[in-house]
Amino acid sequence: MPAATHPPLLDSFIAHLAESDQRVTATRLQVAKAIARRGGHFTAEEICAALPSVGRATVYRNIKLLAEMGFLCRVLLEDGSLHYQVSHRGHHHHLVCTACGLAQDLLGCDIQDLLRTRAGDSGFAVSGHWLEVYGLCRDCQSKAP
Amino acid sequence: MPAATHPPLLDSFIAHLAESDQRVTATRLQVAKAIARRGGHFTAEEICAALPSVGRATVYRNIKLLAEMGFLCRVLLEDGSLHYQVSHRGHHHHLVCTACGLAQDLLGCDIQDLLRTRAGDSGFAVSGHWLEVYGLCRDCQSKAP
DNA sequence: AGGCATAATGATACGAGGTCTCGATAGTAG
DNA sequence: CTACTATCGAGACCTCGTATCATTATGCCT
Repeated sequence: MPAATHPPLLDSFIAHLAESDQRVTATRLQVAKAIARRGGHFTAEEICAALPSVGRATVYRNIKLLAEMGFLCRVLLEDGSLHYQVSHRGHHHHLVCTACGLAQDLLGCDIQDLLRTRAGDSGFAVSGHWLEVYGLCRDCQSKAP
Repeated sequence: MPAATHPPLLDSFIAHLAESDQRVTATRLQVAKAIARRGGHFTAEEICAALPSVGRATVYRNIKLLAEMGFLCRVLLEDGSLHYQVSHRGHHHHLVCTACGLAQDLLGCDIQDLLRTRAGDSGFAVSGHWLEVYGLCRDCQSKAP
């Protein structure tokens, strides 16, 4: 069900680089391809391991760049470790399966309104929030009763 | 407004230790006191600095212990750094002020129900969630318009 | 095409935050 | 009081991420 590749990622990345006076380098494309090749979420270190010819600092720099451009979003796992995954642009949250690790997007969250009401009671002005949801995906539920 | 001390923390801690075959050591009490003395949230390093006579590893060990016992809860700041604070036992979230750093509790969250409904649509069984809310507290709003 | 200014790279040092090891110390049951 | 063993403290170590800086290569200009 998850798309195997993200060919649009490469194209959008190149277009976005050109628009913002950043160079389209071979290394950048390598990093982007390594990410696109991989389904689901990943850590920066995993990309480093997958691209031993690319410097660690460079991998981190480019992941940061991709995240700032909105092509990647950050996923906080239950153990506190930070992962990334190709992003559906726009605000969303993640349903993280604690068994298989799959992180599917939870779109159309109407939490902000709820929060504004609740927090408003104590005079707090909400400007943002971070939400991760943990549980079992459909497949893992049927596997492990 | 925030309680200046948490005397019950010490007593509960001692009781809980005795109940679970853990020793009541002078060092443990020092760490608990240093935490109780401090209002608001703090990092492990801050406690280390406040207790130079106690080993760093020991401070970390005991904070972890207190957190596992439910006496402390973890607060994730917007910059990704992890803080702790004395916990209102039970499920709650935090309203973290991005100006002054104050983290007040957001009790009575009915997010779990909302999430179950939303996530249920995709066959996902929610078991837990992590939510932090960022914004400005009442005081900081009046100071900085 | 050829040259140039400079953005990007990679090796490496550094730093924060946290865990592991292991000999020494000190609670606690008896 | 004594023995058993959980806990401690010092420091090595680990992970993740950033800063430095000499070197490379991109993109523009002609």
